[in-house]
Amino acid sequence: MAAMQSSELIKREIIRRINTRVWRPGQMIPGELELAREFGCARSTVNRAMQELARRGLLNRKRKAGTRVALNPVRRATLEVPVIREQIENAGAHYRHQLISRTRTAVPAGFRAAWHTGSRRKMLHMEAIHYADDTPFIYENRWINVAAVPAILEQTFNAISANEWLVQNAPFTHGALTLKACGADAISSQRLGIAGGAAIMLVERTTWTDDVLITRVLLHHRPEHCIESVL
Amino acid sequence: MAAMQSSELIKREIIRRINTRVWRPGQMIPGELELAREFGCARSTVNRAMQELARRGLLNRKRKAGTRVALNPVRRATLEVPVIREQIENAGAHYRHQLISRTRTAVPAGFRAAWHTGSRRKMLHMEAIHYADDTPFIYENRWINVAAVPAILEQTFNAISANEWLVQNAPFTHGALTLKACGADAISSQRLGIAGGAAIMLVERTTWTDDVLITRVLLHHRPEHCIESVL
DNA sequence: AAGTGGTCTAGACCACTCC
DNA sequence: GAGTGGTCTAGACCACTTA
Repeated sequence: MAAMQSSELIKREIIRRINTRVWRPGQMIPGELELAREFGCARSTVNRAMQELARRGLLNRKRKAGTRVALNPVRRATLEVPVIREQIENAGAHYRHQLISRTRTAVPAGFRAAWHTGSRRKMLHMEAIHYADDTPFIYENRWINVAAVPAILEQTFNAISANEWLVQNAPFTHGALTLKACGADAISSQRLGIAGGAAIMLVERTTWTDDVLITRVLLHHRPEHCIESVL
Repeated sequence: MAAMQSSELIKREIIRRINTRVWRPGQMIPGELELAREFGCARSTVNRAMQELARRGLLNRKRKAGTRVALNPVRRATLEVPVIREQIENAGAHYRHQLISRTRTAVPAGFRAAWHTGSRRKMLHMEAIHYADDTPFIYENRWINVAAVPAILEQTFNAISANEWLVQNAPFTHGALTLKACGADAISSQRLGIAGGAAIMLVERTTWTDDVLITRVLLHHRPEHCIESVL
C-alpha cells in the first residue's frame, strides 16, 4: 500500500475496503499500530480517522477487543433545526409571526411528570402563528420555565418571536425532539386554517440546561410540510 | 482559572462561558494558544475541544479570523435510522415481516424525474409488511435498481427483509430522507389495518452510490408512531 | 505579511476488557 | 496480565484569510 498523507485519505480507504468487502461486516480489522505502519503515518492519525468512522456508525471499537466493521451500520440522518424565521425565509417566503396568547399558568397535568421543576405556577404559556407569505405555516404552542429564563417576562414578542429570542438568549445543553403525524384537532385546524382531522406533522421540542427545563414547544405544521434530511 | 485536565472539561467550560454570556453571540473568543495557556494544556487539546463545538454549530471558526460564538446556532438533531428489525426488537416486540408482492416493473412516472437511470424495465418493485408482535407496524413500498444490485434477483426475502439485505449488501455513499404526515390512502390503510384517512408518518428514503440509484422506499408507519431524536 | 486554525508526528500514560 | 483504544503533550509545518 502506498503511503498516504492524511486521515481523510485513510478514512476513504477504510470505507473502500468495507464497501468492497475486503473487510466484511462483523469482521475484526487491523489495529491502529498496524494500520499506521501500513499507511506510513502516526498512530494518532489512524486513530482520528477510525474515531470519525466509529462516530458515523461504520465501525465498532472496544478497548482490547479491537475494531470491527459494524454489522448493521446504524445510519444517522442529520436534521438541521433552524430558527423558524430562517426556515421560512430560506424557502423564499416572507416571514411574519403573530402572538395569540400569553399567560402565566400551571403546568398541564400531562406534562408535569416530564417536567423536572417542582413549582406549578411558574410557567409562561404562549401561542403564536408563524406565517409564510400570509399563509399560516406553523401553529406554535409553547411553555417556558420562567424560573430558568426570568428575562422572558419583559418580552412582548412583537419584534422577535419567542422561538428566536430563546435561541439567542437561552442556550441549552441538551434537548429532545419528537416527530409525530397526527390529525389536526379543533384548535390547530382553526389556527392553521385547514380542515379538521387533516394529517399534520407535529414536532415537539424540549430543551434543558443542566437538567433545568427551559422550554417545551409543540409545532403544528401545515399538512403539506415535509422535513428533509441527508443520510 | 484552575488547570483543567481534558478536552471534555474544556468543552464544558467554553459552553458555560457562552451560556453565562461571558462570551456573547457573535463575539470573538481567545485563540487556541491563549486558551491552552489559561487551561494549562497543549494547544491540540484546546483544538480538539473547539473543533467539536464548531461541528455542533456553537462556534464558527476561520483561519486567521479566529473563533466566534455562533449567532443563531443551527442545532442539528441526529436521527438514528436503524434496520427495521432492530427498531422493532429494541422496542421489545417480536419482529416478523411478510412479502406481499415482488415484480419487475417500469418506474412509475412520478419517480422517473428523480431517477438517474434511463432504463425503464430494470426496476424491482416490492411491497412488504413489518410486524411488531403480529401488529402491522410498517407498510413498505420499495423500488430497487436491479442494475445496481443484480444479486437482488436471487433473494426471496423470506429469511431476511429487503431492508436488511440491502443494508448489508448494498452500501451507499449518500442518501436522502423525507418525513411527511399524510392521511392513509386505501392501500396503506388496508395493509396497516387502520381507518382510511388516519394520520400516518410517511418516511421516504432514497440511496445512491456515486450517483447510481440503489433503492427508493416509502415506509408507511402506524398512526401512533413517534420518531425521537436528541438535539 | 502575519496571525489564526488544521493537521500531523513521536512519544507517553492511562483505561478498559478480554483471556 | 496483556493488548487494545482513548487521550494528552510538545513541537512542527502548512493553509487559509484577513489586514
